Order: sequence, then structure tokens, then C-alpha cells
Amino acid sequence: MTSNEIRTAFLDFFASKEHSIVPSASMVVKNDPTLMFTNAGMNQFKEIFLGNSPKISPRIADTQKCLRVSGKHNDLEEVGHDTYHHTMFEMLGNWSFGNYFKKDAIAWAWEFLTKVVKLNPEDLYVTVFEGDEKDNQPKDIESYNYWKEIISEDRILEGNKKDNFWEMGDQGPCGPCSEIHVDLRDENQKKEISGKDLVNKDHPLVVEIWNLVFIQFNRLANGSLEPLKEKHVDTGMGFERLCMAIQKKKSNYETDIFQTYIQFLAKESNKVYGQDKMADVAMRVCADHIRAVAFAIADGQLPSNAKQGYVIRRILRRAIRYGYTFLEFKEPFMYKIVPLLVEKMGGQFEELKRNESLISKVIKEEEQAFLRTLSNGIIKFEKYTESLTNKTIDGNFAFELFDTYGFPIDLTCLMAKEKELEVDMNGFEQNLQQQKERSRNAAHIDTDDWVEIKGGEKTKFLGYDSLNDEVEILRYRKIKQKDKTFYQLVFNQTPFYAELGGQIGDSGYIENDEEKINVINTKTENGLAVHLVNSLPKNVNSSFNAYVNVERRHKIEANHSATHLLHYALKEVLGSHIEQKGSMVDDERLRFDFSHFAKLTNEEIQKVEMKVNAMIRQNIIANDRREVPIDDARKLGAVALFGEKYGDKVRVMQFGDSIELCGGTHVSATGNIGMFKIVSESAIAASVRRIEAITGTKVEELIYDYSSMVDNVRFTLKQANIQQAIQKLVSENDSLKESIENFQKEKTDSLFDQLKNKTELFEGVNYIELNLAISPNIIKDIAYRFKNHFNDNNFVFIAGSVFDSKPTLIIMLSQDLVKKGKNAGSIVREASKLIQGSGGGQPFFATAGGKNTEAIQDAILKAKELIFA
RNA sequence: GGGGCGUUAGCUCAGUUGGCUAGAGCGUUAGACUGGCAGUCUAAAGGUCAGGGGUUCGACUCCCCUACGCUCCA
Repeated sequence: MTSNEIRTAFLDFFASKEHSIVPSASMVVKNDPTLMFTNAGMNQFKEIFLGNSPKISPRIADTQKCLRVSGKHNDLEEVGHDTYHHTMFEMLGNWSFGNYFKKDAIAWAWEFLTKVVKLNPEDLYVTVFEGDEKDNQPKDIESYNYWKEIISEDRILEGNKKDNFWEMGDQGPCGPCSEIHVDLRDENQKKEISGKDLVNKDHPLVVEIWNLVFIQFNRLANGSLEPLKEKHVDTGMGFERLCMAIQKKKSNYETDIFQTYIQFLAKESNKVYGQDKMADVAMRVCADHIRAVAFAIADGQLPSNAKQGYVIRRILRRAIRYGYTFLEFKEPFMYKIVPLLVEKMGGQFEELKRNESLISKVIKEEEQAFLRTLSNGIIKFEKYTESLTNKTIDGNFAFELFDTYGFPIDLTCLMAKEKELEVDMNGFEQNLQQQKERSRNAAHIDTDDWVEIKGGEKTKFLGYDSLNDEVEILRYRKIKQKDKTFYQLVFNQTPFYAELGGQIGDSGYIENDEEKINVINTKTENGLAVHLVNSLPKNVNSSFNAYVNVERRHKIEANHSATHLLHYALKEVLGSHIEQKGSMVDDERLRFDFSHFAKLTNEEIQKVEMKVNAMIRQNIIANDRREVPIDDARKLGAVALFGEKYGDKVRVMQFGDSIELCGGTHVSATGNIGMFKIVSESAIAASVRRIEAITGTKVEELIYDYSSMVDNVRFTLKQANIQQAIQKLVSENDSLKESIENFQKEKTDSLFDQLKNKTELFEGVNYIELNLAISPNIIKDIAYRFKNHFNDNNFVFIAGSVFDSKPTLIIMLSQDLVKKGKNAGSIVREASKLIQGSGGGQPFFATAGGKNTEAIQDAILKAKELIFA
């Protein structure tokens, strides 16, 4: 079976067991601060397990794109070196939400593996939870008994809490799990050691392929377990491993999933897979990473220098580095794999196909940028090693190269080895640990348990229609970050919009007869609207009147609706290839990122603005439909965002021809937007542009700013045609500058000539003295002319000046006098005491400034005295 | 979110505890050599040292702020 056939077999099997088949959720997680990427099949159902979202269906099956590169599951540095770690992988899963439990989950798993894809039952082992004293949990005897009916008892192993008790995080839903392991070794190896003894021993060919999790508890912050009302099943089967088992391969990388790319890389690099250890590692790294990066970009995450974008950048760079070092690719190469990937996986994952050219462009651009970084790092390294006196590269330098210039540490080690040098890895690690410590301290958040006040039904959002309402607190908790303490409140219903889909959360206040509490912000956490307040109400059981900051909300709505009109106008003006890549609206402005291949011309920007403003003037009434079946919405031609999750029923927001799926709040008619103006247009990545714009009163302010500026300029210039007047002023200014320069030069020339004639011989030395209220710069100029005039020999120049009501003393001595031990610096310091000043410089030229303007002539004489002393 | 680094001539970059009236290479322009081109030599032009504020007799250099870019950590 090919990988594509295996995937289909899985989904068909569970469809036949009355499961709804759903598409994979986006790999890039939005709206969950605790998670950057989908790292397990259950992520998209987390809200259901927590009870914050309604069930879509009691039985579901899917294949989920996952990425494990940060946080709890960090396998990145392993990938490539062995034959089974991956960054991106597919997780096949079947789910029960309060429906079937252990019995069916176990039976179906067995049926699929042994009957459908026909794995040999003799190669399979299963594990069940052995219990845990600390948690006061007994052995999972239930699962054991179900397994006993299917396989012989000597194939049922018991596992500890680490292997057989699954937890989502420190807190939340959890429960025992039962795993199925497969032994893929050769027959004679199996005879030597029983597969039974290798389960959970990190053997690359005796591996877990399916984890059946039975969610029945909720873990509280104090560590205790609380039984759930409804029990769930959450299973996950690594698709790549399953393919390895079915295709009877010794490594995931030998399956058709990866071989396509590996063979391509082998051909491009003129190498053969399986002949050179490090070249093989590099090929596996690249074959793995191209999938992670391409899928992330398809899901709307571009490489960048922060957060998720930075993780993607790091993965791509890791691939480039391995290709650069071990496959000798000195030019961009990763982007060339994209067409193969699209051909292989574009059928199941349509988003790949749609974004193919964007993915290629972005990857190529990143490759070029990183190759530049590498060559800069190599130059730094070479310079450093040239001046190196011993055989060890300092840990601080290695860290600087890594931290500041992005030069990978293992590349530093490799290059050091070539020069027979060592790297002080301890020093490097120390620096790295220090930095991690700093970052952790800055990001540390303490979260208390939720305190339940009233029954936990979901918050009803009233904010589409109402901006103040009566609310009650369902639960609250305390949050500590650095020195700040604040509280999160969850209400039974709320007029506050919680930050979601690029629209910022509402602020406002709640009050009752006793007190008034400000709501600073409203955020969405795991599908829950949480209101941030600085202090807890005295009586959390009473009800409150909640008031949204109306003026602010209206500004946000104007910006959000304007974003829809902008999206529509861009498609009209530039073409249908425009696709939203990100959006942000708050009360100040709106930001819209979209795919487009070129910088917008001024004409295009103006056209877009005019289009939007025309729609505003038409005062189109908002058509707001809240419970539209998703299929109907698609028929309307509503613009949906890829990577966003949509339920069965969606909200459709329509302003004339602009139709979008959207949960945000909007103006009731476009006229409320007032006016629209683009304030910036820029590139944020290859083929992705960003527009920032303002609406309503912000545009008004801008117009007033501009017009008053123009008025002021006109008033100052006293001219009607200010453009002409400014042009004239600029050219006049240029010629004036020139004549001043000439004048100064002439003045300097004549002054120099005068002084030349006044040169006297004092004790056999050419002595020039000057006391004149001119700029120190001119004096400096003259000093240097004397230096040339006397060929830097046998002269002394002393000048005093009171310029800008500040006294300055300047001394220049010829080189021969300096050699005799005269020092202008120390002399000027001594002499400037008379003008209550200080100064210094070099032995041949020094300056000093002071306060006492009266004594400047005394200071000159003092300097003379000191020089000839 | 927290750090580090960078921004100097059209381009690539030097600039040493603050003080040689801001330098190099490439490129540009002009002249010379050569029958012409390539080339070589000579010379010149070209800088608000990212922007703003501060410290100082004096700031490319030190401090603060802002912008942009790079980079690491979370």
C-alpha cells in the first residue's frame, strides 16, 4: 500500500464505524497563548474536552498535521540523526466525546491493524496503566480485561505513569492510556531477544504505533485528580510509523512519504543515499524539514524573527545548514523540493496546492538571506582565528557568533576542527543558560486554579447587539506576572468582545451599588472569554452592570468593517489572487496583510482608497446573518480564511458585494466608517504585502494636521504657491551656503596672510599669536595651515577666542618641539586654569574652553611662558 | 515578552582608552600612456558618520530616546 492508500483506508474504516470525518485543523495555532503549533491530534478538540465548546459530533476521525519543535515536545535536534524523529508528522485519530469508551476503542484498533492493513498479530504488543500510588490510582484493570479477550496475556504489558498516563499539561483533562507497539525486526533478531523486552526501550524497530487515551479526570493546580462527568476517547497513531510497519521498512524515511524527496536530493547533490553517514543525515533533515516549513507557510505562518515565525525560520535554516555542510549546496535548493511535495500531498491537503508559488518564493528568499548570514559568520570566524594565540575558541566568542550573528554552534565546531582548534563548549553553554534564565524570568506567569462561583455553562456573547448588560461571575482566578497581580473573570453573559480573529478585545467597566471595577482587556483563552481586572470585586456573588467603552468600540468596529471593504477593493483593483494573510484591528488603526507579487503603485493605492470611500458613501446597510449553515455560506461566495476553524453554523457579514465569514463586531452601515485612508504600504515577506490604514476621526485629524501644516508654511512664506516658494528657498539656501563658505575661506586666507606677516622669531622659534572673536573651527583651520607652511617644523601657534560668549584657547606645536618634550595638551590644561576651564588634546594640537572671558589674553601669555620655559 | 549586535562615500567595509581638520577597496568622472579596445598610471568628485537629545574644551567614538535591519532566548 502507498502512503496515500493507507491514509484513505484509515479514514474509510472509521467512517464505516459511524465516525464523522473532519479535515485537519491548521498546524499553526491561533488564539491559544499556551501553544504555538498543533502538537497532537487532540489540540483542535481541546475546547470540547474542557467543556468550553459544544461537541460537533460524538464520534470523529481525522488525520492531523502536527509539528513538534518547541515546548514539551522538542525533537528538533534529533531529527535526521536517527531514522524515526520528525518535526512535522500526521497523526491519525479517532475520537469519542462522551460516547464509546475503552471496549470499542480497543476492539476497533485491533480490527484495523490486523484485518484492514493486515499487520501480523505476532508482531504486536500492548501496554496498560499499572497504577500510581501518589495519585491514588489503581491499575487499569478495565483495559486489561478487554485486551485479554483479544490477545494472549503475555503480550499485555504494564506501564508506569510516564508511559501510560496521559496529561494535556500541568492542569486539565487526563487519564490512563493503552498503547499498541509493533516489532519490525528480522526473524532471527526476534529469536535472540523477545520483542516483549524491547517495548518502551527506545528501540528504533520496536515502536509504539497507536496510543489510546481514555480521558476520565481533570488535573487541578494542586495536583489532585477530579473525575469528569463525561468520559472521552482520544487516540493517536503516527501515520509515518504506520506506513513503515505496513510497507515493511526499517525506517520512516524509507517509506514512499520521504523517499521522493531523498532521491531528488541525492540526484541534485550527486550522492547516493545510504553511502555516507552525514550525507544521509542531511538528506533526512531536508526531507523532513521541507514538509514542516511548506505546511506552516500554507497555513499562513511565514518565517519571521519572533514566535511561531521564528520557529519556522529555525527549522528551515537547520535544513539549509545541513545541506550546505554535508550535501555541498552553496545555492538555494530547498525551494526546488516544493513541487514534489505538492504532487505527493496536495491531494489530501489542498492548501498546499493553492499556495504552491508562495511557498516556493518564500523559501527561496529565506535561503538566500541565510546563506548571506553564513558567509558573514565565516568572515567573523576567520578574523577571530587569525588573531588567536592558543588552541581554544573562547566560549564567549562562540556564543557571540551564535547569539548575535546567527551562526550555528555546530558549524563553529566543525570549522574549528578543520583548523585543529577546540571550542570551549562549557563557556558557550553557560552563556546560553544565562540567556534562558533571563527570558524565563521575564516570561514567568503564575496561574491559580479557577474558583467556581456558579454553574459552568458557556458565556453568552451579547456584544453584537448590546453594549451594556447585567452580568454574573461564573468563575475567576488570580494571575501573577513579575510584580503584577491581576484577575480573570468569566461571566454568564457579556457585552465585551474578547480578542479573536485579529480584533482587539473590549475594555470598559462593571459596577454595582457598592463598587466600580475597570475591565482592562478581554481575551479569548481556550474558547473562553476572560475579562482582565486589577482587583476582585468585594462580593463576587452579586450581579453587575457591565459597560463597554462605547467610543472605543465604535472606532474598532469602523476599522474592522473598513478591513472588509479594503479586502474587497484590493480584489477588485489588483485581481482575484489577493488572499488575506493576516489582519489586526484596534481603535487606532487597521492592518491587513495579503498575498501579492509587487509593490502597489501610488495609482493603485489611490484606486483602492477611492473604491473603499465610495462604498462608505453608499452607506451600505450591514447584512449580519448569525447562524448560517457552512455550506450555504460557501454558496453565497463568502470569503473564508484558511487555517481558521469554522463550526457547522457560521456568521456571515455582508456589505453589498463584500461577503466574509467573520465573528467580529461591525458598523451597522458603512457610512459610520466616515472616511478611509491608507497610511502605509510595505513588504513583510516575499510576495506578502502589508497595508496600514486609518478611518473616521483619525482621518479627520490627519487632514487637519496636514492643512494646518500647509497653512503655517504658507503664513511663514507669505506666498500662495508654496511649492514654488520652497524650491526657490532651497536653491537660494544652496547658493548662500556656498557664498558663506567662500567668504569664510577668503576670511581665513586673509587672516592667515596677515598672521604670516606678523610672525615673530621668539628665542629662535617662529611664534604666532592670535586673539580674535572668531569660530574655533576657523582657528583650527589656520593652525593646520601653519603646520603646512612651516613644514611642521620650528613653530608655535597660540590662539585665544571668545566666541558665543565662551572663551577658547588653542595651541599647536611643530613636530620637532614635540619631540623635544613639549606637550600642547598639558600646557593647554595648565593655561586654561586662568579662564576657569579645562581641556586637552594631542601633544601637537590641543584645545581648552572655560568660563572667564576676561582672562583670555592672560591665558595666552601663560601658555607662551610655559612653552618657552 | 526579554537580551545582543548593526546603521560611516553609489557598493563592500576600516576607524584602536573621546582629540592624527573622517579613511581603504571597488565603482564614477577627467587626464596621460597605447593605432583603437582591454589595461596601466595620475588626479578629482562624492559623507547632515541612521534621526533626535545629553555629557564634554572637543563626540563617528560615551549615555538616553526613536526608527530600520540582523540575531538569540521564551
